[in-house]
Amino acid sequence: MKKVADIINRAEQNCKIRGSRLTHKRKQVLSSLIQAEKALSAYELLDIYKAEFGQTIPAMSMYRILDFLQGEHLVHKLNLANKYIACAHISCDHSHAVPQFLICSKCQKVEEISIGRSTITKLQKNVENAGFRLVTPQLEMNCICENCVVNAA
Amino acid sequence: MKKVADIINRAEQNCKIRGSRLTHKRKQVLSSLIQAEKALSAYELLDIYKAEFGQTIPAMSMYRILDFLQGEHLVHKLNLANKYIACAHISCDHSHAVPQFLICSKCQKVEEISIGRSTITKLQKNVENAGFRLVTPQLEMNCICENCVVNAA
DNA sequence: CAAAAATTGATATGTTGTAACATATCAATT
DNA sequence: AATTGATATGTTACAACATATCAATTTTTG
Repeated sequence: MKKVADIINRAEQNCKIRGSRLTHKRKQVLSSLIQAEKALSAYELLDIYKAEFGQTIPAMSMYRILDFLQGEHLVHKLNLANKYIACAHISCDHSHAVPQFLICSKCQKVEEISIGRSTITKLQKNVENAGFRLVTPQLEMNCICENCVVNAA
Repeated sequence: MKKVADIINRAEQNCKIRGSRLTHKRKQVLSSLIQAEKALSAYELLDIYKAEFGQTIPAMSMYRILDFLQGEHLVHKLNLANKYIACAHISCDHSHAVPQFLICSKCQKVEEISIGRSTITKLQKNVENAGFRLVTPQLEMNCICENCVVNAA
């Protein structure tokens, strides 16, 4: 587990190379998301921002910051949950397979997994047979995590 | 293609057996969804209800009706699109595989497909290895339909 | 019929997200 | 230092989706 500051620094370098800027506010939001270690809504992030950095920023800004971070592949948006989560591979060098997300319906815990190439290929074939094309094979699946299964019983 | 009235009648019988009631308003909404042959948001359904039946009902009622219809497996909710669609197998007798939905990001067209058992099983294995359990293996996938691919070019 | 349960209505509010436009900040020259 | 141009952020207003709460009505059942 790397230190957050290290991850941020590295992300900043990568942004610079791509000609974009990881500004102060963008760093702060990214840092919050990394430390949270779970998915958060834009409005939760606004609350956290205020609590952590003592400043209120407009909702619009948060959405723009999140859009930027997505564009830089530092953050994923979970469309099923309307939440945002730091990329699990944010501090790796190598490129990655398209991520798949498991979202616990009870506690909102999110796990980012990879699914075998062959399974994805099969899925894509099914989709193409129906006359569609996948935009991105990022799947989001409604799940129950082990913890909640146990506690529910 | 069966007549809508027949489908509704049959659905009403099935509800009765299960001890629930397919009331007048519920029938009307279900009928609208069947005839639309596409996914509609709760608020679109409110507009349609007013236009078709000349009565304004509160948003709350529409959501309750949609919850009910989902519970009876007559309607699916598409969480990615915040829309509702009549079950494609609403007038069949036999039980069905869990449906998978392809949603065109451009034109919102929705297709309900089935995916091979083995692919789903693989997916489930992946999920279980990560310590999660699928609530329902209903996948919703962001796609582009053939039509929109052609028109975009 | 009367009590209990289910359904529906009415009002208010919460949550997520975008549009349109104004202002601030930064970095590279002049 | 001043100008300029690009990028980032702020402000206001609003649209779309959804739920909380409580009252009124209808349906079912003892």
